[in-house]
Amino acid sequence: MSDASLGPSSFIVLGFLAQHGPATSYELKRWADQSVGNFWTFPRSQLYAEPQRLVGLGLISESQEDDGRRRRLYTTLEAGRQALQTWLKAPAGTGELRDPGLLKLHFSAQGPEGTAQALAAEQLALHRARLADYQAMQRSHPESGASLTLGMGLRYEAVSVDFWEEILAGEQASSEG
Amino acid sequence: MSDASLGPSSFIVLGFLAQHGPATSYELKRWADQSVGNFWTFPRSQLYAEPQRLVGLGLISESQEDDGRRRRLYTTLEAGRQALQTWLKAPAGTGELRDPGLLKLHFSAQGPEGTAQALAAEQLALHRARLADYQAMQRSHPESGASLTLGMGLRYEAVSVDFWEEILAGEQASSEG
DNA sequence: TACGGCATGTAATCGGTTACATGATTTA
DNA sequence: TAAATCATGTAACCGATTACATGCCGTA
Repeated sequence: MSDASLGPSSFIVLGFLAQHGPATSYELKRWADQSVGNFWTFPRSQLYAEPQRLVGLGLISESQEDDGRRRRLYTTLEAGRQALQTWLKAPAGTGELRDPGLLKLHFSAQGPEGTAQALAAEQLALHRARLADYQAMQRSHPESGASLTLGMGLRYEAVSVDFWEEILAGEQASSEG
Repeated sequence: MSDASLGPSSFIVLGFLAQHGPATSYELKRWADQSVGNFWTFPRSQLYAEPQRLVGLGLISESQEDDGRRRRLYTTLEAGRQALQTWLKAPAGTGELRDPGLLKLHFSAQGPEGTAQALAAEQLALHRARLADYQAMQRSHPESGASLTLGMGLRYEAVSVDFWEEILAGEQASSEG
């Protein structure tokens, strides 16, 4: 079927349910924050809405506690596992940086002199901090299980630091800025 | 005023109008595709809707042709230039990679053996192609005017190629470069 | 004057975000 | 048992995407 009504957040839910077993929205959010959250964020409410949709599509099942918090526990169904497999096999296509900092940089010539440099200073601090975080993560669990995507995060932050340093220094090509 | 109802697409419009002068939605889209489009995409219709909002906010003005295509020409107002300046001065915050390829990679362990490698092969081709594009752009206009953001694009694609090569080879330990 | 491509717009829908609102556990 | 924190959910709104629809213009 390869249902077209499934988006990235659908597969985040399906993926975690397949990986960790039945879970509540709260647990899904916790897992997301600690893993994919480093390169793909969304508000908490998304993980309350999205599972509902998947239940409606028959991909996962829901069971609500009768007592206590009456929270909903979601479980993958066979159709859900199927959908995940299909998605994993399909080409991913390309992403985009979508970085507000780059957007500002592009228009920085519209501002007063030094606009790009001020921006660069801010961005440098942010990227250096994240780089340090990632390096710490890499050190803390250097084993096989470490998230595969960490390698990309490290590279990305490293070149970001390099890039913004260059902007800060004000040396691009030749003359005017 | 620093109106909170302005988003990135608002400033794309304001930025281009400030940079190039009065323009139609069509021209805005052309400029966007050739510059910021490399790291920030959106559908064409956005550049018909967004200027309307800005007119409503009193940041730009609109004038429609009486004959011919009766197209709308947008012009920045002083308030619009103000808003752009305020935005340029403000911190940009952080972006995120938001790459579907990384998302799939994260869940690739849920698929059959070789899932990550197949993904890596696809991503490698895409990133190599883009890298070549950017290198060509850099060569074609090496002068001052070349987009500042191109430098980031080049770095990003280069490390992406490096990263996916590593995944393809199946070696996770990313120490050393 | 017919045709193909360029250009221009609107409408419906929806995923995602913000804001609102409350209940359950734990601990002091 | 009161306070603090953890946890859970809903509703309204809005930016963004998809799909629909049409009109002008150059040119053959």
